[in-house]
Amino acid sequence: MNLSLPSETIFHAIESTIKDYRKFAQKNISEKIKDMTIDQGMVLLFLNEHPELTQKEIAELVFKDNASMTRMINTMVQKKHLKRSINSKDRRRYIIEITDKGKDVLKTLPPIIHQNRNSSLKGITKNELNQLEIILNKIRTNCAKT
Amino acid sequence: MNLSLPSETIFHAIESTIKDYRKFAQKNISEKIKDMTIDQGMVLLFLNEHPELTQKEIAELVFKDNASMTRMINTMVQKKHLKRSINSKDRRRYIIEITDKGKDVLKTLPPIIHQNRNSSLKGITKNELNQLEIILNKIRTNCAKT
DNA sequence: CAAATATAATTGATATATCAATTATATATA
DNA sequence: TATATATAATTGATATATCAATTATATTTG
Repeated sequence: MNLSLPSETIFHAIESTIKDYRKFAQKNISEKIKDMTIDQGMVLLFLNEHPELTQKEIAELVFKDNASMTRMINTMVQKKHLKRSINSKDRRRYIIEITDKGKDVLKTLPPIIHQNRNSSLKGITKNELNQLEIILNKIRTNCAKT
Repeated sequence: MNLSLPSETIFHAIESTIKDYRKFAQKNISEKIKDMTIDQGMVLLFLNEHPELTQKEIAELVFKDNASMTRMINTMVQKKHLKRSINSKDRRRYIIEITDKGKDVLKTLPPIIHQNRNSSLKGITKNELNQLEIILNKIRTNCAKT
């Protein structure tokens, strides 16, 4: 069996890329906002655009499971970025609101993220990005098949 | 600030792809080999080709830190896939050997991994893969710049 | 409508990851 | 050569993730 080493595969390149981007982005966030992780920032961005999202839905968007999301939101409530209240329409869910402190973060965060995205994609054409997305989608589709 | 949601970005697509691949690969491994994670499997593959690797070097190859690698190798030693012994050439390092039980795994594992890679890359041309790698490298380079 | 099934969130147990400090050894340099 | 610096690995404290079981509520269906 002549198998290339994991480090020589495209999967290694993919994983390495996202980890490098996360490190880069986290560093730039931490310089400006204390005690704020990328994942927490993403939760704020999602809730800001879609306040009706359930914890389960947010979890999926940021690649966590339900249990992790419960705990993540607990800490964000403790840190006073979010407020949880009962949803009388469906008492299994919560209404999750962004507090004033959370809104302050939402003033500072977007320009940093914008900058992170721009500088990490510098020199890459629109066409290349399209290509990249198409190929990644093929891989995802293949992995979804049994 | 008009920022697209994280889920609409290429970074989301990249992260989603590698997570889907990992899930897919882990599932196929677990069906054939009990109690074996992808990461442990990769450590075996690397050590098999490069027995002289230090824990630190292996850590980097599988995207962990030193502390995690220490603990990971501890469990692999406990499970009798690896054997650690003193390296008299440099007493800070260890010599890490693959046991017979580890070698058994190395008979079963490669065809599974080969199959995982093949099926997840089905329908993707050599040229597309090259493109993919080039673009990912551009992103990595950008993230490495301050 | 009652029972069965599904869904959202939580919890506890466990595993894994991360950070800073520490230990042991090796290498560089004054 | 003695001291400073660098490196490999470990440890303890803490944070985060994952799995299975549980709780509470909604929805479906016989």
